[in-house]
Amino acid sequence: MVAWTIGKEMPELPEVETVARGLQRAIAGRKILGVTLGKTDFIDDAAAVEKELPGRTIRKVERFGKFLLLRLGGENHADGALLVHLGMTGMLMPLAVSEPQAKHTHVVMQLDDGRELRYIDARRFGRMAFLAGEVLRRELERFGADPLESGPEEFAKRIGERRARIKALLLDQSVIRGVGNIYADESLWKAKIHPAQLGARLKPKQTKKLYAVLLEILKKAIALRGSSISDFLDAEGLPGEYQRHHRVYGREGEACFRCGTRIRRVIVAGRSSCFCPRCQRAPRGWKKRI
DNA sequence: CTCGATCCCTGGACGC
DNA sequence: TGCGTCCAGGGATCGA
Repeated sequence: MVAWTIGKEMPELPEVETVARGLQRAIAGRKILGVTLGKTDFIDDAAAVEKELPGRTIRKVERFGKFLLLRLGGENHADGALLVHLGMTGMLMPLAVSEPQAKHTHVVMQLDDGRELRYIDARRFGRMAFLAGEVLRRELERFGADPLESGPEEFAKRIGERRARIKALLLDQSVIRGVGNIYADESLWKAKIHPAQLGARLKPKQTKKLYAVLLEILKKAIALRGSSISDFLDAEGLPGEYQRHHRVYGREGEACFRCGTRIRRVIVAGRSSCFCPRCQRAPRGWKKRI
């Protein structure tokens, strides 16, 4: 079975990139004939989705941060795009009409080749919106730099002037787009920076190192089709492999790969954060939670 | 500006 | 086995 499914792990940049590439191969060029909606509370404007999609062609599938961006065109339409955020459990996959409809299927787009593009999301933490023109442009403008497309200077500028904790900054999509909990923790471990360290307190060398390892980790994760614990399968039906390379994420209580110290988990910026208390020294005055 | 708290939602893990 | 409870996560929002 061909499936674009995210298992237990939330889709972050590498997982969304994997899905986007698979979808680009599978559905680019297809026309959307019709749309059937189920629950719509995760859709910005369900009526717009229902009205605008039919008749449009999926020109290109891109990743934008953690969003999938389906660029839609049509002879009598101004170009627009369907933004899909997979949230935690979202899946977007092209399936044969004959394929039984999975539970929690909320959007079905009929394609011109007899298949359907289905959005399945148990928790509905995802988001979907049809946007076009100036509205689309402004929406995308809200997000920060893509780590893959920017450079160390831009990263340093966006991080270095901020007094928020580095973990919060990495997760803040208006600062850097695409990074989530896994890759934030992994890159902080590799750069030996405590998640509660303030952005502005990082030395230039640390910021440079952090950007370098973040880029390296994201690229490697993309090459390995992302992280999955259970059943993330991509276009070729292969699971992601990057979870085997996790150094701190999900390893609370286990030995640090560098120094053997037990990996700890604390809450930083409201998010569970795994780190090595020896390799990643806490900033002065930092009070642990959990 | 930055913080924590709260809500959204459901499946899975865990305790009894 | 079957309950109940807790937790996970990204993002929006709100008050401090």
